[in-house]
Amino acid sequence: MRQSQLFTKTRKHAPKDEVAKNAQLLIRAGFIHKEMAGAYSYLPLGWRVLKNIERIIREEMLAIGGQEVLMTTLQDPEIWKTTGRWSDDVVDNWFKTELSEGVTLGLAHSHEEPLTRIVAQYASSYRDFPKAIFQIQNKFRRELRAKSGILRGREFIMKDMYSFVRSEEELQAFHEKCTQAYLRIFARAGIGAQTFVTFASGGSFSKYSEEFQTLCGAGEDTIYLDRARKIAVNEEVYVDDVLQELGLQKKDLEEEKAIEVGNIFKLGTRFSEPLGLTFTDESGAQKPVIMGCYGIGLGRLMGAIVETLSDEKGIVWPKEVAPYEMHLVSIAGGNADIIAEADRLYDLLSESGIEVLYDDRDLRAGEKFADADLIGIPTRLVVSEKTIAAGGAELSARSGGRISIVPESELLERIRC
RNA sequence: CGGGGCGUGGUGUAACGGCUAACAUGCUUGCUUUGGGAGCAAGUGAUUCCCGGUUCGAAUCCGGGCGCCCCGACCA
Repeated sequence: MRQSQLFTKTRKHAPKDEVAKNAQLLIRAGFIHKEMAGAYSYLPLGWRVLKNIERIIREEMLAIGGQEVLMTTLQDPEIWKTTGRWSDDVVDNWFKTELSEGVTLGLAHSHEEPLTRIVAQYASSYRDFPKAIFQIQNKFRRELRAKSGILRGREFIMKDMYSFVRSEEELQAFHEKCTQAYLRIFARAGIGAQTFVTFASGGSFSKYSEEFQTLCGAGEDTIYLDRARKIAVNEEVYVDDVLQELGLQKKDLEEEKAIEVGNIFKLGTRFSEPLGLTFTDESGAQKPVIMGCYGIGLGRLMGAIVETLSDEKGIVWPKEVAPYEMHLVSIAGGNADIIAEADRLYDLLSESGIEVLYDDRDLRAGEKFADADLIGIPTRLVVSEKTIAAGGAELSARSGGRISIVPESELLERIRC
């Protein structure tokens, strides 16, 4: 992509209605646009990042046997009434809309009920389980207070997976499998080192839920982390008997702020029973299916990456989520030979299958470098009079470290390693 | 939903109740410059969030509304 053709531009000033670092940087760099409080549009660069995050999550969910679906955003009140969750007194953050006089529909905030009904149409034997089904879909939640940029919005894209199994042992086994998949997702998203499995309140479903918390001063949650064991407890369950049960000592725990980037709930038979999702076991007995659910907010994960990894100059994208693999920057000063050389390199890299953002704009070096730092593509390649004289192009990393002149003959090899 | 703060060109800011609403940035044009947001010049761009009130006169004061941010509560 030629940067001169990109319809977005960077800006020097962050809008004053944003305080959160993630929103300030993403808006300044042209990744997102705020429509209103808690609702952000994704612009070309931001949408590429989000799609990369989506790809990572999808790959890992498929790898543990997840089957992908896409359910509707409009939701039928009937099944929610069956489980007793339609009332605003039970779920108070639900956007609802009217179909016609007296007929109300829900806008998706979660999908346990509709998916349970779908599964019940197809599965009824012990041979049909276990199964795990997921989707990546827009959710709406009427947050009383949207905040922290894209970390807590009223409309957001979420991956929600639901597991359907026959026994507590199977539930536990799948739970563990998903935990490992989640840890791989966060590692690939570049925040593995600061993300920890955290025990939290299980709500009405079970004793604990499992959260994935990324250490970050901007986080909403307070957790108590045992670094050596790499597990933490959320402050909501930071009490003696929980610590004892988990084998944690208060003296080993550090208090930290963190962002909840993922969570896992054991649902038991809370939904399968009222909705009649049962299976016949080997002996012919009818049993309710045991469920679990597994969520990751894509936008929140993107925000957590920005919060965690950016520096004073701008965003620093990890390789797998970066909008482009490489930022090619020409410093030509109108010199046609340098422009031609940069154009040629752009074509060469593109033909080699490398995703390149090519800053072909006729601007001074300082401005181009400042923009490149702000946008945060991990690898930079500069072509200028100086680099041509030195026999190549200058390769550097956004995160710092060595800058070196690489001759064209070695370029593809160097980029790929 | 309780508390606090704030709404002024695209963006960031300024302006005692009183002159044509100022400055920076952006954008346009020209000259100059070309490895870290250069310089000069000329332009462009505002119903000062909305409605009402006070006043000879309102961006400014008052009332109401709407919006945005922060703290708290809430948060599958």
